[in-house]
Amino acid sequence: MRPSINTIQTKRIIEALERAGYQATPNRRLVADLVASTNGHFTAADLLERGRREQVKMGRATIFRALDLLTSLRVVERLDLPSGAHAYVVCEPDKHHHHLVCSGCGRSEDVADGELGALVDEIGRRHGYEIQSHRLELFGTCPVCTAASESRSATGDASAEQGGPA
Amino acid sequence: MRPSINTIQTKRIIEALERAGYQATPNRRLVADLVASTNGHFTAADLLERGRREQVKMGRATIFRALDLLTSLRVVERLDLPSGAHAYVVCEPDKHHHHLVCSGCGRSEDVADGELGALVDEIGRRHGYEIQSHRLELFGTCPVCTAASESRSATGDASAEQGGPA
DNA sequence: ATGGTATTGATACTCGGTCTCATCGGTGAG
DNA sequence: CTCACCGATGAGACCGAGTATCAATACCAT
Repeated sequence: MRPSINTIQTKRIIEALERAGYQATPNRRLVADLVASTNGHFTAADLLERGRREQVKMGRATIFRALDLLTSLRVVERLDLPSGAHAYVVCEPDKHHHHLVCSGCGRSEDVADGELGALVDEIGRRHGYEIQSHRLELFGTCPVCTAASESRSATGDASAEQGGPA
Repeated sequence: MRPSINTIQTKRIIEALERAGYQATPNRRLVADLVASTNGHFTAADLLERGRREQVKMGRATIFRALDLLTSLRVVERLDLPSGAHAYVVCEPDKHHHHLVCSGCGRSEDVADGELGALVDEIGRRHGYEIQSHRLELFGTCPVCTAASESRSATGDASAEQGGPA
């Protein structure tokens, strides 16, 4: 009934939860688990469905609440796909960063801010704005998907890619 | 019944429409007008309401269709506010650019890509991704709002700002 | 005038997300 | 141990943005 894969990632999330003074309830543990075992972006609906598949049924609201919580702890972040759809991704809570998202499999990687900060400052200065926040989103094809699509186009195979959001 | 402020901006939009082979129908002209006379970001619902205020009532779907059209012509772009809400902004259709949005009044300015392109390439290279697209969104306070908020905090006045989305 | 295509409006629907509210459960005080 | 309390939960209503469907209409060319 309760999966608890308990990867390091899951633990990290649960600890973050407790550190912030929230109860690590079974539901939240499950969400942490699901979220941690996802290597790409996901939606609330994904989690809900995966939860049900694990024989646990949570209210929709609970998922959203958990996700809000994790978002506020910066353990997950919301991003806006090129299609305009929203999705969530797990990420490192500490340093300011951006996301590089594979449009093939949905995998997402944190990208350090790097020189972007300076660039942003420069833009703000040039326009006379006081910049409060910025967001950079990068979309492309990850190495695995690139390789897959190359070998596929060579062999005619049409499956594979990466594990994908799972 | 039909406002037709017909600024240069409005004309530009209508021409873009015709150039692309679409009819410049009254509805579309109105949308162009509304969009052009907005100096910040707006939503479909905003346009609808403003249209009605001008005594013209269009179907909701028509607005969305017009907006889709303008988006495909790159005359407007959709952006994602920090709140997660979607909004549209007018912009220059030609060069690749990003948006700098005032969180006070909603005004938005196009920002040239500048050195960002190189930075993006570098990130792609570093992660082994083939970058297909990127999006940078900057949020801050525009000079007018900054000034307004400064004088306000000095005088205790609480109105003003910029024209705001209108 | 006539047919065909583009446009439109109404309406139903989907989807992500929020709100409300009654219930449930763990924890701490007594 | 019991009780009260408060946080967490689920169900379901609700909401706003956007899409889909479909019939009615406007426009254009012939």
